[in-house]
Amino acid sequence: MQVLYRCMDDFRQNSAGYLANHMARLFFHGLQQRIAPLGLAPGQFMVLLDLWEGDRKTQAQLVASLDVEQATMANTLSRMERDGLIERHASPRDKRARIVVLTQKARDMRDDAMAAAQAQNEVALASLDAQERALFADMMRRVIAAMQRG
Amino acid sequence: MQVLYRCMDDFRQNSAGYLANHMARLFFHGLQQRIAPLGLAPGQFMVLLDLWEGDRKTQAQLVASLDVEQATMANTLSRMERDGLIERHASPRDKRARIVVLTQKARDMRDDAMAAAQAQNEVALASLDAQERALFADMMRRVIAAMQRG
DNA sequence: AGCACTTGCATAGCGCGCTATGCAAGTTCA
DNA sequence: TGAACTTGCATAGCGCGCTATGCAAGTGCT
Repeated sequence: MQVLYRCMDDFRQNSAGYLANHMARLFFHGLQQRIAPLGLAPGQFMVLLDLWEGDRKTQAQLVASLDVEQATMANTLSRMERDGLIERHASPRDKRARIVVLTQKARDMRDDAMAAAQAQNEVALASLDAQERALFADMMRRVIAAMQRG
Repeated sequence: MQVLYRCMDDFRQNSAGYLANHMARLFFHGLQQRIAPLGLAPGQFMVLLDLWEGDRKTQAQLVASLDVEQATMANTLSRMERDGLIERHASPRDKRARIVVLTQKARDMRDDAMAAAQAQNEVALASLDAQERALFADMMRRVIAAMQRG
C-alpha cells in the first residue's frame, strides 16, 4: 500500500523513520546531559546495563546481547577502559578472547546512572499514561522485530 | 512515578530510550542500504526532503526546520556539495550567508529516494495496521514534543 | 602434522550527531 | 562614527554507529 503525501513536510510529520530518528536524537541528548556529570557517555551506559547484570563476559557475548557490530563494541570498550570503567583480562581458555570486568568505579555508578535514565524516560513519556506507555513500548518492539527480520 | 525493574534486561525491554535508540539504528541502517545505490546517505536525504520542497535557502533556514545543530548542517552540506548534490552561492543581500541550491542530479533523485524511504517504512511498520500506524506516529510526535519542552 | 576454515578482536576510514571556538559581516546605539 | 553586540558560517575534536580489512589463535579434516 503506497501512501501519497501532499508535500515533503507531510512526509516528515508522518514518516516513522524520520520521527524515530528525531526521537532517538532527543533521547540520546537528554541522557547525555544527565549522565555527563558521572563521567559517562550514552554508549557506555548501554554496555554497563549489560555488565551490571553480570560481568566477566567476552566482547563477542556483549555484541550478541546489544545488537551492535563488533567493531562498534571494540571501540566503546576501549573508551570505557580508558575512562576506568572496565578492565580487559586475558582469558585462560582462549588466548584470543579478553574477559571484560567492571571496576569498582563502574559498579558504584549504577544507582545514579539508572536514576538518570529513568528521569529522562519520565520526561519523554510525560504526556502518555501507563496504558499508552505499555502500548508504545510494545509497538516499538514490534517495529524493531519487523526490521530485524526484513 | 518510579517504575522498578527486576533486572537490567527488564529495563532494556521496557525503556523507551533504549527501544528508541535501537529502532532508530535499524531505520538508519535500512534506509542507508536502500539509498546507497543512489549515492546518497541518510543525513543527506533528510536535507533533500527539505530542499525538494523549495531550495535557495540559507544554512540557518535549514537548521531551523531540521532541528539539528548548525555545525552538523555545515558538515552535511559540505558532503553534499562534494557529492554534487548542491551548490552554495553567495547571497547578494548578506555577504555572510550562502544560498543552497539543488543540482539537477539531486532533483532527479527525488522519486527514487522517496520510494526507497517508503519501502523502508513499509518494512518497519509491516506488523501494524493503519490505525496503529497513525497512533504510533502520534505517540512519537508527543514524545518528541515533550522532550523539546523538558 | 599440515592445510583450510572459523572465530575473537583491533584498526582504518567514514557518516552524522554534538560542544566549543573563532572570524567576518551585519546591526544597534550612544 | 565607532564600539558593542548579534548573526551566519566554518572548523576542531569527540562519541558512536557502520563497512572493510587483517591478524593471531582455535578447530577440523585428511
